[in-house]
Formats: sequence, C-alpha cells, structure tokens
Amino acid sequence: MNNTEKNITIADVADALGVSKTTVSRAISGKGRIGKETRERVLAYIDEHDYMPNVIAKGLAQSKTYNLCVVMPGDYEVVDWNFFQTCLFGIQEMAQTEGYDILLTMSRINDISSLERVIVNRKVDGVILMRTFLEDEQVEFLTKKKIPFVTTGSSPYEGVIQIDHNHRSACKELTSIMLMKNMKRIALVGEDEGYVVTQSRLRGFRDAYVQMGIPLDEKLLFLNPENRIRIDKTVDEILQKNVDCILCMDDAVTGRVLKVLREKHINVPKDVRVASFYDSTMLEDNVPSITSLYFNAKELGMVACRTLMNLIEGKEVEQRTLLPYNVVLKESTK
Amino acid sequence: MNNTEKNITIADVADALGVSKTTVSRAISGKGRIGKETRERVLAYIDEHDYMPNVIAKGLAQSKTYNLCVVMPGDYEVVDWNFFQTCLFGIQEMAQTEGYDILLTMSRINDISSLERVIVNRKVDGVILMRTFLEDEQVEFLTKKKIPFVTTGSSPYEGVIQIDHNHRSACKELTSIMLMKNMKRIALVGEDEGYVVTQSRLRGFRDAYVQMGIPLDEKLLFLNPENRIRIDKTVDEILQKNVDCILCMDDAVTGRVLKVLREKHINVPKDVRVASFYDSTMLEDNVPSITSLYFNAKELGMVACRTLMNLIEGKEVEQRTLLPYNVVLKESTK
DNA sequence: CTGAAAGCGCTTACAG
DNA sequence: CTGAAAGCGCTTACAG
Repeated sequence: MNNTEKNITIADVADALGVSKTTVSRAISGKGRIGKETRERVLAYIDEHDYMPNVIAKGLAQSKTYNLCVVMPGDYEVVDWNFFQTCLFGIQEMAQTEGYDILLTMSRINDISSLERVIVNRKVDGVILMRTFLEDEQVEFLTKKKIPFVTTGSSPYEGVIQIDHNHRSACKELTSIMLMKNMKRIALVGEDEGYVVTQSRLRGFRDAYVQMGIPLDEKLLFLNPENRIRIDKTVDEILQKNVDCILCMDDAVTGRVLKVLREKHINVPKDVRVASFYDSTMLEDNVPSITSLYFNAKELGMVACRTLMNLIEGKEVEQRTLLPYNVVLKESTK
Repeated sequence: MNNTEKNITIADVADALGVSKTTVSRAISGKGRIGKETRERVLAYIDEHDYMPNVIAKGLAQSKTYNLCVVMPGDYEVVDWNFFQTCLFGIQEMAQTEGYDILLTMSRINDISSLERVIVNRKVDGVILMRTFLEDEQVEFLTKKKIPFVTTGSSPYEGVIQIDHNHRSACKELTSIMLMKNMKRIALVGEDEGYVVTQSRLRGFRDAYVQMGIPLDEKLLFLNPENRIRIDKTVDEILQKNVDCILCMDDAVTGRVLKVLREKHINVPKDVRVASFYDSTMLEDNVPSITSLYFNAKELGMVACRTLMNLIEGKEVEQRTLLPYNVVLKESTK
C-alpha cells in the first residue's frame, strides 16, 4: 500500500514474476513477440502494484523525451493573451492523448536563448511556434538544427509546416460586408508590420476593394507603428477625414481607439462605426458590442499539436492548413 | 563546423583528449578533485567543439530532471489571465538562472489528472501551484507523493510553502481609505468563495470596519456565486440600497459591473464610486480609470520559483512569504 | 589528482 | 515465444 516509498522498476516486476526485463518491457510496449498469457500476467501485476514506467529512462533509451516545446511570445505588450492561452489549452489537451507534456518557453524579439537551451539540451521532441515573423530567428535556428516544428500562424519560410486561420479571406469578407453596407470610407488602423498576420490582414482588406471594384484611398491606411504611442493623434486625423468606419487590425488597437472615442464623446455607431479584424474577450464587455472576426483558438492549438505529433512520428503532414473563421456582426456597425 | 550531424558526447571528449569520462564529467560539474590544468584543457575543448551535455542522461544518473512543473488554472472562465501570464514570466526568468525549464500543466477543479501524470512519470523535480483552494486535491496529492512544491497564493493546509501578496492587509488599506473618504455605505461584490484569496479579501474588508469602529452592514455583501450570471440584477439591488461605492473583489466582476452601469447610464464616479481589490489590464482602458490594488505578478513568480529551487536543493525556506502591494487611487473614486 | 566500473531504468538487436 | 547483453549519456563511490 505504501507506494511512496521507492519507485518500483521494470527489474522488480521481472524478479517478482520470474521473467526477464525484456519480457516485461515487451508486455508494456506491445512491441515484439510475446505469449498472450505472459503478457497478461505482467499486465495484471503491473496494474495491481501501480507500476509506472520511468519516462526519463525510456526517453534515454529511445532518444525521445515525450515533451513538446511551446514557444510563447515573451514580450509584455502582447496583443491578446487570452488567445494564446486558449490555444495552449488546445495543445495541451491534444498532447495528453499521446502522452506528451508541454515544455513552455518564452521568446522575445531578437532573443531566442530560452528556446536554444531547450533544444540544445534535447529536452523536447519537437516545437510549436506560436508567433511568427517575416524574418524569423526561431525558424532559422530550428531548421538548421533539424528539429521537427510547426507554427500557428503563417510563415514565409519555405518548407515550414504551418497551421493558421484564413486571415486573408476573413478580413476580405468582413471588409466586403462593410463596403456593401455602404461604408465607403473605411480607415484601417494597425501596427507591427513585422508580423506575418498583419500582412495577411492587409491583403484581405485590399482584396475586398478590388473585388468590389472600389478604389482604395491609401490615405486611410494607418499602419505606422507610432499608432501605438499616439493613438489619440491618429484618431484625430481619422476623424478629420470624414470616415464611415474605423477598422482595427487587432483588439489592442481597438481597445485604445474606443477609449479615445469615449473621451471625445464620439458615439459609436452613430458618429462612426467600429469593427475589428480580431475578436478577444477584451471587447466582450464593451458598450456597444463590437463587430469582429472570430477565430477558434482552441481548435488551432489542437490541430497544430496533432500535426506536430504526426511529424515527429514520421507521418505525412499537410504543409499548410487553413482553418475557418466566423464574421460576427454586432452593434458597433449597425 | 557541422554540429548538426551527431551530438558529441562526454565519451567523444574523453577520447579526443586522452582522459577518462570521469575526468571530463568532473571538469564540467566542478565536483570532485581535478587538476587545474586538466580542467582547463577539457573546458577549452568543450567550448570550441560546442559540446552540450545531455540533460536527460544527466537527469537519469542523478534522478533529477531540471524541470519544474507549473500548474495553471485550466478553466475557461479565469479571472485574469494576464496576471498568471506575467507571473509565469517571472517563474521562467528565475528558473533559467539555474538551468531549469518549465513543464506546463493545466488543472481544472476536480481534475488533476494532468498533474498526476507528470508526477508519476517523474518528469519534474518540483511543482508550483498557481491557484489554491480551501479544499485542495493538488496539495493533498503532492503531499502524499512527497514532491517538493510551493503555492502562489495562500493555502490553509499545514506545512505548505506559500508565497502570496498580502491581500488581507491590502484590502484593509483600500477599504479604510474609502471609509475615510467618507464613503460609509460600501457594497462588496465577489464570487467564488472556494478560493483562499476570496476569504483573505473579505477579512481585510472586515478589518477596516473594525479598525475604524464603523458597523458593517452585512446586507451590502454580495458574495453569492449567482452574481456571475445575474450581475445586472445584483447591481440593481445595490443601487436601490443607496450606496456610495461599489467595491469589486476582482476585475472579472469589475468589468461586468461597469458594463451594467454604462448600460443604465449611471455615471462613475458622480452617481456612484467604483473600486477593485484587484488590478488588471482589463481595466486599463476604462473611462474613468479605476481605483484598485496593484500586485506585482512577476515578482510573485520569481520569488515562488526561487523558493521552490531552494526547497529542491534542500535549503532552508520560509514557510510563508508575504509580498507588498500598492494602492492605486484613480478617477473612479474621486 | 585520475580512472575503471557500476549504476540510473529503460529498449532492442541478436540468439536461441 | 523468451532472455542475456549491450547501449542510451551521464554520475559517483571506490581504488589507486
């Protein structure tokens, strides 16, 4: 009854049953020929005595760790933690089904030392990159080291296995809807052009204009990074341009835009409409509720993890997986 | 130059230098007697050839993993992800200084299977519990298994090493300030009495009344869990009671209360003051800005991690560490 | 100061 | 169908 004493090993089991360690190992793994009766005897004993294989030792012998590295953005000012969080849930849930655990690592722009250590120490069998860059040290490092990895979000690097939402198509759809609702003058506010996803969103935005045959006023594009600091100034500028709608690339921006509008006592949606290319809980409690795109973060995590595990096991995997999205129309664009 | 080929091992180094593996091992670890010159020769070779010890093998030999398990709340409706997130940063940063990595695990109420697997598989040397309960399966399990662990947040269980902010004292101070500002009728809105921290906050609240010699109107306590679902009803009730101030236990509540007030066109702070026992980015963009307590999540993580590592190394550790806080007065209580 | 050898707890050709 | 033995890459008494 006292199983906290000393951990029981495969050798103990072998001794107790009068068989070899080999046999015990085979009974557990199911690999190699073994008598049905013998296997059952081993399994029964194991079950009764709460034997648990030492995954570390198993890993050493097989050169496997049963750990997956998840690289999170390590910057403080991150767009939407909730999204990564939920995605992480998905990864974890999927990993568990195959006995993998999650080793968490943070990476900051220009600092991938944390990831490097994990790889160099061979503590994981593969990695999931949660954020990608147009120029991506992480991708370069992992490719060089020949470590299996996938990305959530798209990567411009050749051969990278990527799982992403169809941002371009989603943004195109939302923009089209705005245009069809007769909002011709739409200001697009964004930031961080270094992220791949920013480019996709912008492309989708342009796509919609092209498809509708409406000329796009480039003066209504506010993509410079100073937006972050001087968002009030940006909003001022926008309002002077007599726009119908302010479209924000992500909710970090949306939140700040809404704040400025509130301070200026500008009513949404009466005075100006607002929508976001990205839906987070951050906006949930807003009055009015905000029109946005919805992406299923958990699904993203699960698919990414599944793909990585397949990759590790040498199975065939899709080079690029695009997940669906939803357009959620709310009060802010009424 | 081609270090992606085959990983170089301690044996390779020994061969190349014509010494024994023992010697190499000692040069690296710094343990045991070894000639100064020999050590330097080994170190130089290692450095030049990018030798990296296999942490897994090292772990096997020492029965160590150099992994720390961090148990995150795995529920979807979690109060403030940002806080846990930042705390995780702190943990990670501290762990790195000693060569530890973070194995992440989620635990839901009544489901600690994920934690169990990690422990039973001996994949970590210790664990950090990020959320504690009055009745805590995790604590019971870890104690039984004799695994070193610490908690961020307090635990009522005997002998548990805990690192926490001084919530009781903080809430007392904030409440006192409100009382001194002549807000006599303060409604306290909370939820989830199962968390230890809820109890601490409530105690601090009561402390302030006692100290000021003011009788507390128990009718102004709204701690039942239905608040979550019927927050609008709760706010209605509160407003009918003619209160000066609504004090929210955490920001999940605060956010929803503010939303209801906004919908009812009730002005903060003119019609009613609002403050929160907890400060999150969620409220950052609110107009008006919200008075609240500030807790340094990163520091919490760092101290917790430091403590755990000391515990693992058999050093003496404090049984309970209380971290300081700040009261941040803003517009909502003007 | 240095080394041969056993050991950490598994897996897996190779024999039988 | 089963087992003895070598091996995964380290550490660490024990000798010298």
